[in-house]
This record gives sequence, structure tokens and C-alpha cells, in this order.
Amino acid sequence: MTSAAPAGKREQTKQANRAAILVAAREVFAELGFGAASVRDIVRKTDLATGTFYNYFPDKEAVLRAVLEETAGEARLRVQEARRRGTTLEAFVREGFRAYFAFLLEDRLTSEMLSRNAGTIRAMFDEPSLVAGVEELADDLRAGVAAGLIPEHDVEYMAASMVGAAFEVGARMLDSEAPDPDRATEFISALFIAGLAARRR
Amino acid sequence: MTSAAPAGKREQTKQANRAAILVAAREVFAELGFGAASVRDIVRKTDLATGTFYNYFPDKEAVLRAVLEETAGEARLRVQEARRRGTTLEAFVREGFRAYFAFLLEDRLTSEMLSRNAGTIRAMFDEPSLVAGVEELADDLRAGVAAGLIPEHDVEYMAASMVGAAFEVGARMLDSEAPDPDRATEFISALFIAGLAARRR
DNA sequence: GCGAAACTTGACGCCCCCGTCACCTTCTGG
DNA sequence: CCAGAAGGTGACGGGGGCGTCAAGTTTCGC
Repeated sequence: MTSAAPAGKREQTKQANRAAILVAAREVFAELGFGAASVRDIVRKTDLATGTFYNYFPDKEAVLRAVLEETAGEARLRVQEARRRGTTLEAFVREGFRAYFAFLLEDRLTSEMLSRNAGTIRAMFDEPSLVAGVEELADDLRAGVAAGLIPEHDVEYMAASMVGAAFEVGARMLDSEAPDPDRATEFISALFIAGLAARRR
Repeated sequence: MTSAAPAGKREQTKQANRAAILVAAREVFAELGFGAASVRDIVRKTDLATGTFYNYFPDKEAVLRAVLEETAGEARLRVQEARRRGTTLEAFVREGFRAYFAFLLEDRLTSEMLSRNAGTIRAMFDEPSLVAGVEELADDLRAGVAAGLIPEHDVEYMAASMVGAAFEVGARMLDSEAPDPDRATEFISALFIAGLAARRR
């Protein structure tokens, strides 16, 4: 993205229109929820005409897909990278959570959109972003176990627990007056580090 | 409920109609999600006429409220009771989770409905069932701390973690071929018992 | 500078939902 | 057994979303 080429005016407008739709959709999905949202709700938040929307996406589900690719993909990548930088059990756990909570605070609109529509996303895609997040964590945990970093355990359930707990703690953090990602990170890291370490016997 | 009185036919029909709407609504909300569901979708699953619906509920939000009162209330009660029977940290944690996973398996339609619409429910009510579940857990944890059963810790975040982890692990359990609530219970109990016990230093 | 291609526009036809209400059926108490 | 009340019914007017497409506007390449 943001490739060097300034490109012709035609191409520029296309990029801008697509981006505008994506931004508007994120807002609408966050506010109304995907199910209650209409293509027109999205278009109205834009200075485009109805017909233009359909030049870019066939329907609202396609927009959701595109939004998720942009955002959830980004979030997962950041978390995964942070995790993989860790060389101890403690760092692996802590840095992953830290990156996640940082993302939540940075892009609250997306956070809201994701949490509001998590159930729908789950039901709609077989490879849903959230579930994919769980899969990636599970893979990383498996790698950690193989490397002797992490004691053996039920990797699937552990990944699910970590994602679920982080999700709920994150929601609480965002609701608070002065969200403190360090506090959230410390709390949840201690919890899972203890849970994992307990397996070392 | 199920009071001894057989009651007049009039009253009987009223009960039946209300119940039929509630059942249909649960199905529709589980399948389509609350946002995408229409009052007519619900009515169609029923042998009632459109107008009759409005004799019982003013709109679909009211039905959701009623459904939640019936179901989430029941679930929370069962979990809370199980928890309060525990007299050790271990039992407190384990029995709560056991009751939750048992409920998930017993009433899968409701489970599906709740998880599909969790985000919407959250956004719609200030005292949402899920969040209320977190509050109750937090209260019980506080009581446990006061009684010396449980070491001191951040009760809010712990409650959030437990609910979030149970939610996600439960979803995974339900997705599996042969759901095993004992395995889920053991896994997640061990995790949180270790996490809580680690505070004892 | 020009003609053709690319794109945008918004009105249109179709469909479905909303909540209501006049009419009809069913129950109840006397 | 009946009259009146309670409650069920579904057609109706109003509103709005859907996806399309003919007409208009902008950009491009020459």
C-alpha cells in the first residue's frame, strides 16, 4: 500500500472512493451492527451515489470482508509479530497481550466494530478473523512447546482462553475512564504465565 | 412457573402464544442475528397472525428482552448457585465452570443465540446479560476474598477473564464432534486455579 | 482539442417490512 | 344458551431498501 506511484486521476479517485466506502462501512457496522446496517446507510455517510457503491462491492457482505481484511489482518499481524519476538515464556505471553491492548486503544472504531459484530463474523465466515486469531495463537503455542519454551498443554483450549480473556478484559479496559493498557497487560500476563507454568511438573 | 392452576382456556392460549413467539424468536435470532431479523420472520415461524404479535410485544427488541430474561437469567442462576456451593477456591472455580458448560450443552439453541448476538446485546442494554454475568462473578470473587477463600487480586479483570475464556472455550467445545464438558471444565479450572493460587505469595 | 472509454449519478420498479385497525371468532359469566 | 368482552386476523397505507441502467460527466490517449 501507499506505493510510490502517484498514478492518474482516474486511479486516484478509485482508491479514494473505495477507501471512503470502507471507512463509512466501519462506522456503520460499529454503530448499527452488520445485520441492521443497509448499503444505503453506508452510502449516505459518503458523498457518493448509490450506484457507485455497486461499482466497488456487490453487497454489504463483501464490504465487511474487505474491512476485515484491512483491519483484523493488521491486528493479527501485529500481535503475532510481538509474540514471536519473545524468547521466554514470559515474553511470549506478555508481548502478545501488550500488542493486542495497544491496538485496541489505537483504533477504537475498529475495536468497537469487531466486538459488536464478533458473533456475526463468526457465523458468517468459516475462517473468521477472530477464530483465525485463535488458530495462529495455537500454532505459535505449538511452536513454543516444540522449542521447549512452553510446557505441554492443550494448545487449542489455551489459545481459546487467551483470546477470550483478552477480548473481555480489553472491552472492560476500553469502557473505563482512563484505559490503562499496562495494567491490563500485567494482569492477564500474570494469569496465563502462572497457568502455563503450573504445567511444569 | 408451571403453577398448579390449569386456568381458563383464554389464559392458556395466552401463555401458549407468548411461549410460541419466544421460541420462534430464539430460533430467528440465532439464525439471522437480531439486527437482520424482522418481526415477520418471527411471526412466520408461528401459526399466529402479524397483528397478534403486537398484542404481546411492542417490537422485536422487547422480545429479545423477554428471551434474555428467560434464558440468560436461568443460566446465570445455575452458574451462581453452583459456584456458591463451593467451599474451597478449587470448588468455587470448578463448579462454576462445570455448570456453565453443562448449560451450553443442554440448550444449544440458546447458546447459539447468545453467542451470535453477544455484541448486539452488549451494545443495546446497559445492564446486559453477559456483562451482568461478569458483575455477579466479580461479586462472588469479592465475597471469596473477604472470606479468605481466595487471595486478593483484581476482581474485575479476573471476572472478565473467566467469562471471556469460558465463552471462547465453550464455543470451541460446542464446535467439536463429541463435546466433552469435563475436559473443558478441567482445562479451564486448572488454568484459573493456578492463576489465583499464584497470588498467594 | 477531440472522440471514445471509464466512471458516476439518481430515479425507477420491485419487494418487503412496519404498526394499525375494522372485522370476525372464541370464550366466559350469568 | 346468550350477550358482551377478549382476543385473533390479515389487508392496508406508508416507508424504505434493493440492484439496475440510461443519461450525464470526467478522464485519457492521441
